[in-house]
Amino acid sequence: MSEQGQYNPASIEPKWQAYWEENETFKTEMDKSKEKLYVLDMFPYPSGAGLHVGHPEGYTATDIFCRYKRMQGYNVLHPMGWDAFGLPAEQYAIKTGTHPAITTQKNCDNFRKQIKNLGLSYDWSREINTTDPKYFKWTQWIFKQLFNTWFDADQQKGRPISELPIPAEIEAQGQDAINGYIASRRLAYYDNAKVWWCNHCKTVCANEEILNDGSHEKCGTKDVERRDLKQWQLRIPEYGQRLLDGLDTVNWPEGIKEMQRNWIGKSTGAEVDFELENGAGNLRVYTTRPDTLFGATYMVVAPEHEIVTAITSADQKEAVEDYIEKAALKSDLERTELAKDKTGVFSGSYAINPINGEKIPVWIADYVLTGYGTGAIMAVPAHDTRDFEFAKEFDLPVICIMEPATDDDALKEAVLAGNACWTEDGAYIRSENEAQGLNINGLDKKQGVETVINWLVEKGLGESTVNFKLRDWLFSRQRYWGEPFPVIHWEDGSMTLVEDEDLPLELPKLEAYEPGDGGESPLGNAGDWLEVTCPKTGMKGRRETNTMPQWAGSCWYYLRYMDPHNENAPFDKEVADYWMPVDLYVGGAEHAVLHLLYSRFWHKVLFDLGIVSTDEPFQQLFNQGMILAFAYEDEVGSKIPADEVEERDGKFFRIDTDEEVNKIVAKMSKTLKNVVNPDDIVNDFGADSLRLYEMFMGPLDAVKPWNTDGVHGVHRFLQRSWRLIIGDDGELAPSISDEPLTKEQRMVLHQTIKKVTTDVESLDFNTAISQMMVFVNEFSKAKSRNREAMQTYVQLLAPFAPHLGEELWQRLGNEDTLTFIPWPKWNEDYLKLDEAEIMVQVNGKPANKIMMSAAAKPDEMETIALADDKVQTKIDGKQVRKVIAVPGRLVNIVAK
RNA sequence: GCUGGAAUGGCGGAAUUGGCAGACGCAACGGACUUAAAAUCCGUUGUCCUUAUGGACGUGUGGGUUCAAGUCCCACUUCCAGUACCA
Repeated sequence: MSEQGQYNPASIEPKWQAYWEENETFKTEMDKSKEKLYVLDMFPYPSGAGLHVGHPEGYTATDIFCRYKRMQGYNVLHPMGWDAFGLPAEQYAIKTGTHPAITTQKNCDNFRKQIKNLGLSYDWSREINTTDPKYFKWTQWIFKQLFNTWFDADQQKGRPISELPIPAEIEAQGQDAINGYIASRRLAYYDNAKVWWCNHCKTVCANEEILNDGSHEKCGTKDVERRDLKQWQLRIPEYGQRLLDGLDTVNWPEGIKEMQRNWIGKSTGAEVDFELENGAGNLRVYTTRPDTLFGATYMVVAPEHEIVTAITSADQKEAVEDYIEKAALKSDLERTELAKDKTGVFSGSYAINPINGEKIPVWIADYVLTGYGTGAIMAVPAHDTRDFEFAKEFDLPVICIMEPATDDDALKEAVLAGNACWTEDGAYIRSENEAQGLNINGLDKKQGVETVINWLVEKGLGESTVNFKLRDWLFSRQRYWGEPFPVIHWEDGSMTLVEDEDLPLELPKLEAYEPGDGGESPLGNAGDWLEVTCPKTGMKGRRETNTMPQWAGSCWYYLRYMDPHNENAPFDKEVADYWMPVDLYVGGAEHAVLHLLYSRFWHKVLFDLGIVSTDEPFQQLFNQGMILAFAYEDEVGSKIPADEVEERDGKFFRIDTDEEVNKIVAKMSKTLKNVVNPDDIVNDFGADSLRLYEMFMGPLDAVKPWNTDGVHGVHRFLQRSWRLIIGDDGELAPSISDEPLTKEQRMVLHQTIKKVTTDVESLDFNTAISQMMVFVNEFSKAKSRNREAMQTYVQLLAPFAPHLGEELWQRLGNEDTLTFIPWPKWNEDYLKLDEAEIMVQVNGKPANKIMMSAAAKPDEMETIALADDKVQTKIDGKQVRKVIAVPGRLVNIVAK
């Protein structure tokens, strides 16, 4: 076979990549005459390690979808950019003195080059970079909008701070009080916060960045502690209800929605006041079960609760102080690991249960958290597991006030006797106080809650409330490589924002990037930049030294893509109205909660302020599954690096010891030596083969192991596609002709059009590829191949293997790119068979397959089936009871 | 513990939503071409019994509904992901 007749991706791939670039094939402009489609990939953090095979998975999926939609006439927005602020570049700067901007630039260039090698149809003129001052100017601008917005709970809407009504009693206290009040309502605020401090990274971390085992997500060390520091925070819980409601309007995987709902964690209940016996006032608790007030036998406040001093009696003082000290020293690791053993201490005082006037002890225990509800609870051990455990530990009384709705008599008896805990429904007992006009005995849970809340409100003892688990979002970091806050702290204690015309506030050049020990960022050393003097008043001030977290830039990048070069606004409103919302957003599930919740929050604020016109940013979300790799472990379960293992007869052995090891599936990692580099695959097989394999591995959302052998298979398929059309001499194959298709071929062609179309639409790329393989198998054996059918096939293949698609399209005699050639349509009539092979079963077991007219009616089918010899043998001597005939499918004869 | 998802040949996976389980691909085996190898092409390949014809079994386990179940219902097992005293 001659050289020119070969499928040679190494020559055609660069050719077409250059063509697309020169002709700006994928450049997109707003065009109101066309229907828009915005398809977005989660933009990557350009790490020094370069691309791994996980990246192209999602990118290829969206690319196929975009190319398909362009052929259907959509105006497709498909951009790419870099989430380029982040710790690694800064740590590299500390080590080598190289400015993070230089490292970042290098990494972005590398990523861009690698991505371009994959033939992805991005509009590169829209490329953005979160570290570009032209970009973060607007990140800073949005921060200012957050600062200048308050949330109107009645309207459930963010509004300009200038519209905030000041209560009369605040107004009466003067300007300081007014300022304080305003500050307390801004969505962005600067205040003391108990924060996680990582001694290794020398920065604060968000609560979410501390993992269950007490380690810091970013660096993996457990050198983390609580500190009290002035920090920027965002009042995301104000938007809790909106963030919850919005989930019902978007097309997202149910699992992701559920994760967000759990994270937001809405609960409804009541706040109830308990009067303290020692006259120290009221203790307010939050409970979701106000109906169990009759069963409250003690109370608990968190160790950090401000009332602790007031309720501690003289003889308990020492014990209480001792306990609080110990609780404060406990790491979160200990708090969670020791969760099963409840600890606490009696405060020495009592409170009065408002429902029956009974005196109950107040305890201090760390199973009650400061940040949730009111930081204090009424304990109902009979109907709350945690309270029950605590009561057993400290021998507190358990009073059952609900007869469990259960058939388990032993359990019921135990609950009634106070020896077990019941949290489900039932009927109340011992729940009446005639003097106060309250009796819920016999009611069920739902009725009880309602009745008691009404009673509490009527008596002025409490109110119904809603609580969210979602906490304020800690929004500052003690880092250099992040967006600076456009904020100046003045010597008189006031604080102002940098004027819009002075944005962006850029990062100063530094000699050293080491953070200060005292919790200050490297910016604390930037003398000239740091110190400012007000030109009007001469007052001295200091710039904010914290920078924004990495989330900031990724919270709104999808908006900037729409109008990336706008210097007067983050984006033009008209342009945004055209492109918004994002129609399809594809990325890893690791961002299911944080990134997606944070950007939704920002988007809603921008929506409320009239800056964008949709309430939700991402209409459809799709999570690609992680790509894993084979790895090896021995009997004990310890992992063996892949390069120390060899295969013999389908079994695996350690090369040094000859010990047999097991093949397992694991994440790709340097230690396991099982990382697959996409560049190697492109070199060996071409980008089209890499793309095809990534899609052919399995469903897009499934976790699946990489197997380079599989790339061979799809590469062979592309070669077969090539040879379908190109002869050994490099010219069109002689078998290409204008001879009409056989019925069989026509059916396969239209089946393929249909399958590929519907599968791409639903992102089922693996099965679309299977069908194209069926097509190639069918036409490979044909002596004559209809030219038009081949053209159609090339169009179907092109979104998957675009370089090969363009090349074959050209060789079939077309001049322009096939990017905008209308997508083929199938004809349903051609899919119908005249005759179908019908399975005939007797009592559900296969008896024979009979050819009959596909249009045969059930009774005709029955007649044919019963007349068949083989069938007759099976039912011989039996009586036919029933015959089920499904047209085009089967006949089942029930005989006894 | 709770929430969400999954389990099908040696492997990755498919199955018009209840209608021939294993499409398509990998690997393996046999053959053709070749001095040879690679590449390519043709064929076989769920397991078991049988020379063949043919038969039995088979979608994590156990039950159920149905003429018919990978698919629906009940109970369980294992794995993956998220979450963790949220009152």
